[in-house]
Amino acid sequence: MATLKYSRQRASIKEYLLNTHEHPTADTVYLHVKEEFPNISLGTVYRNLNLLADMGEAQKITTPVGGDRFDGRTDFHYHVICTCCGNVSDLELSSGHIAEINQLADRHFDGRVDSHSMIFHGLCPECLRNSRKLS
Amino acid sequence: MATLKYSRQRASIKEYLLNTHEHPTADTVYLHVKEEFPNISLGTVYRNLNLLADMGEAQKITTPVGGDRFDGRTDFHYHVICTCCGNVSDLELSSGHIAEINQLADRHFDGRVDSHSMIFHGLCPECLRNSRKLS
DNA sequence: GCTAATTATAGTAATTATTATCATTATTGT
DNA sequence: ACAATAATGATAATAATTACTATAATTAGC
Repeated sequence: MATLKYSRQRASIKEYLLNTHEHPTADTVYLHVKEEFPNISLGTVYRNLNLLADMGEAQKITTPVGGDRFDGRTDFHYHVICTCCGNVSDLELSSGHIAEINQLADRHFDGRVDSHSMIFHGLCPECLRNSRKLS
Repeated sequence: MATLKYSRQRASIKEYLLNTHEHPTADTVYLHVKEEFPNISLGTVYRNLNLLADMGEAQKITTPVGGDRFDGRTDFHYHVICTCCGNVSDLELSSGHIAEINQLADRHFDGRVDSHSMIFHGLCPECLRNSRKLS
């Protein structure tokens, strides 16, 4: 159930996300959408950003410092987080060897790449076993 | 200045980190070290975990859900986060092409790998320019 | 185009993770 | 042993996010 119902606030949030490359935090989105909807609440922004991410219409980027970032681009691409100012930038990268990945990334990026961290998402052995029992 | 001074609490925290593969949160470390030091405070655990990470004697792993995880292993390796239970596991991986990385990761992991996210760390173009001005 | 059903919102309170403060305690160089 | 200084424990404060709830907006059926 729980059929999705249109809301201007959500439309505005999505439009803002699609028209920026800033990888804004929820609070930044809030401040911008507030210009069109002065009474919008931060909770509404969070709810809709997470909703868009769950529907695959946005990406949520977990960062080591400050709040989570959101990205309207849904195609797979990498991000660079600045260890100096915390800004998140896009980085295009199609292939390469893991051992060379930092150098490779560095060559494809206007700034400087020192290191990277990669997290895989999936099921741990125990949950994989449990999921097999259920089906 | 600020010369580092030995503390039994920090030694115990480090020892615990080196002897587990659980990638514990600060709170989990706290609960374990509390058995040896019943009066230890959570702030002390956070302070020392961050100190160890800053000194390169531990790794801090930012996760999308729940608190940050800590790892006593300092050699470069990947992590898998379970989308089901949130557990963080080690994953060994030496090389491979980006496009094949999920399949490759899946073949090297007992559970199941569905996707991954990689974040590069470095300096954005503006901060890189600024750092050049300073030197 | 109304009306009823239901989802979304704004405003606020609550929660979670983490850091800051500070008086007291522990460590260390002399 | 003592003085200097770093670390601790306890607590308060902060930041990011989620939960709650009465009201408002949207939509499907008539």
